[in-house]
Amino acid sequence: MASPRTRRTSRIYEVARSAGVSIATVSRVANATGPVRPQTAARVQAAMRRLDYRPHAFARALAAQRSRTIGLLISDILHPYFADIVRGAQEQAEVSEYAVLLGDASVHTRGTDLLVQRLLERRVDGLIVASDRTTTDYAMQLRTEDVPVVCINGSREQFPRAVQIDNRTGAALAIEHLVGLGHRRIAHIAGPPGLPTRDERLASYRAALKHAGLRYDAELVATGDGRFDESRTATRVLLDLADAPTAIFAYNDRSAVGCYQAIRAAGLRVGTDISVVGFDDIVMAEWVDPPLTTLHQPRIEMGRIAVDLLLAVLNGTETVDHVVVQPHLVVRASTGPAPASRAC
Amino acid sequence: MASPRTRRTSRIYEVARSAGVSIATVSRVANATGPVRPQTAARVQAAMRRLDYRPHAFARALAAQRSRTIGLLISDILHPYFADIVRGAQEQAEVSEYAVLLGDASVHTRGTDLLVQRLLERRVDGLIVASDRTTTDYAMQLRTEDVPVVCINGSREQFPRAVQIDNRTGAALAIEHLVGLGHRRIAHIAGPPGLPTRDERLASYRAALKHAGLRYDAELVATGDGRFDESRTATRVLLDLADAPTAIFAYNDRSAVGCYQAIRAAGLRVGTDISVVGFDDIVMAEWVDPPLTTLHQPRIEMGRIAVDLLLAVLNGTETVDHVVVQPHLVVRASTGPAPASRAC
DNA sequence: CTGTTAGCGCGTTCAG
DNA sequence: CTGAACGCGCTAACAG
Repeated sequence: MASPRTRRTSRIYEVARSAGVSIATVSRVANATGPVRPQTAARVQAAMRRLDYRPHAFARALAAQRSRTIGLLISDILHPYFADIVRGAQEQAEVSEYAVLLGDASVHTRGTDLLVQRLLERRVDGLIVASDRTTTDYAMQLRTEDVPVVCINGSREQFPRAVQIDNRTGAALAIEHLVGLGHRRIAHIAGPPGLPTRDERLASYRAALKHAGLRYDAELVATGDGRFDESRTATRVLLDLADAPTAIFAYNDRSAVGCYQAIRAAGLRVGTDISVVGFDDIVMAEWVDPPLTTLHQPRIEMGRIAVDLLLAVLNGTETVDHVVVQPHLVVRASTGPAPASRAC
Repeated sequence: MASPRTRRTSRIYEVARSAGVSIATVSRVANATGPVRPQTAARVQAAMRRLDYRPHAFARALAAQRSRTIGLLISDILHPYFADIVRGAQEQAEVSEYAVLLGDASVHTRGTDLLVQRLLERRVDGLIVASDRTTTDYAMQLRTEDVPVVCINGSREQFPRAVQIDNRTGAALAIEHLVGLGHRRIAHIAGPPGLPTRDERLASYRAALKHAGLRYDAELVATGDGRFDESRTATRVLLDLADAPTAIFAYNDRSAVGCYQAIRAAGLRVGTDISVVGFDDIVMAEWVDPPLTTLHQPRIEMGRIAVDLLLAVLNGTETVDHVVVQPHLVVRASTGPAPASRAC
């Protein structure tokens, strides 16, 4: 059935024959393992070049018991948040000549276990879990496997090795910024329940309020789903409050933009009547109207760090298991001075 | 050096032993190849389940001489255009239990040849080339390899197997739309030289003008680079023309947004003073201000089709080698009636 | 420093 | 219908 294409690439023993050495020697120069006399090495390298030799990754993996491949679990490549992480991971993996195998939860509708299976079948040497949704599911399943795992923005109880954004600092920066603009009634659109990140950002919001000397008001917290629609609905509720907020700190950029819609629908102007701060700084933040003030999360960098951590484990040179990355505030036009208190 | 993690997954001969059969039989039921007595098959399957057996993809690939992996060359995962293609390809590959190995040209700064090497080392069974930039480079190199290739929006002279958007129809829809709104001076921001897509869209623009009974004016064509900056500069030139255009048909959405900036800088309003039509319909189109009228390109679908084509080749069931996909016009707020001719 | 050899885990003839 | 045996291409001892 399958067309047995004629193999054009040369194999190790052809190189060996051509260079007049044994395959072991070829292997040694190809992998820089073991001692080889310079002259011999030169002959071998010439032969490799001449025959356009490319070691067969699978055969190599089979013999060496490691694939030089890492699996990267994300929930949606279409979301720029994850695309950035993928980019960073690939860049760093490339440096060490590792390949990255993507596992996109949105593709595998049959469940996350299937997804992980696929990756493990492919014998990935390690795994990076950057999924926001189903972290818990993965954790349960991966605990029984023997692959090292690094998670990005997950909870450390589930995966000891992690790279995380400092949500506490992020929230503090947002609240300080708003308070500095004179805002006192600052609401929070929380993320979808069940996500570690939601809990952290909510808690950090409360802590930052307290630090700023503001009272926490449960009424000012509404729950969205980290996307547009629910966030819009949640915002509407906030706007209908007797003592409505003058500013909103949103779980992420998407929910922030959801706020925009509700604010407009209420006949108010974003950045003037109501200030909005997002979290993540995805590209959209720059293009929406008005451009969104938000906390920049260095996702590409985080992807790179995750790979570094993982490779360190694989190489037995692990020194740290946990890196916290700092966000910084990008001020755009969605925040402005608090309006003189509106009559209610 | 490398920590020799203890392997927990069971192997084929363990399953065989557990089921009281030979590994050949296990292989036969695992791959549904060759005849096996139902009872025996049942015993084997039970054993596979019991031992949580997952065939080793590499060993399998080595023995079977095919990896059940396809390579996907893109130029930038951060660009939503490519992210969509990746999504579509992964979805369709998943159906046939193929894995997709991503090759991102933006990651491999050391040149596209290195990129292709990586994929070929991994012994991909076939390749999909969706890169806009370096398609030609790839073509040169891949011609010498024995891997079947399907390209997305490349030129058919380079790769006989292809899935392509119908640029001709796209341009026609755009021009008809603008003409219907009363526009007569319609400019074109062309893509970066050297890309097949640029040439096609430019030619299609001319053809559509002709069809609409409008004269082609070389002055109305400016070249951008498919991104913001150059497009902005190019637009400025158009606006400075004695007989400036009232509408612009841009190479893609990014250059369309570049137009926005130049138009604003000139004190004009997009959609009122000057209409703009893009191409692609990436997410940004929906969020910019004003929302962009553009030609929707079903990229996810195109990714799927490319995989279909490729798998057909691999299975020896190829029936067509070339699929043309239709774009459709999404009218938003960046286009409007032509203004009464401005005094110059 | 170099060659020989034994697997890595599985697909696939070929006998039975 | 089933099993024994070989080989896919390479790495890693172990001898020399």
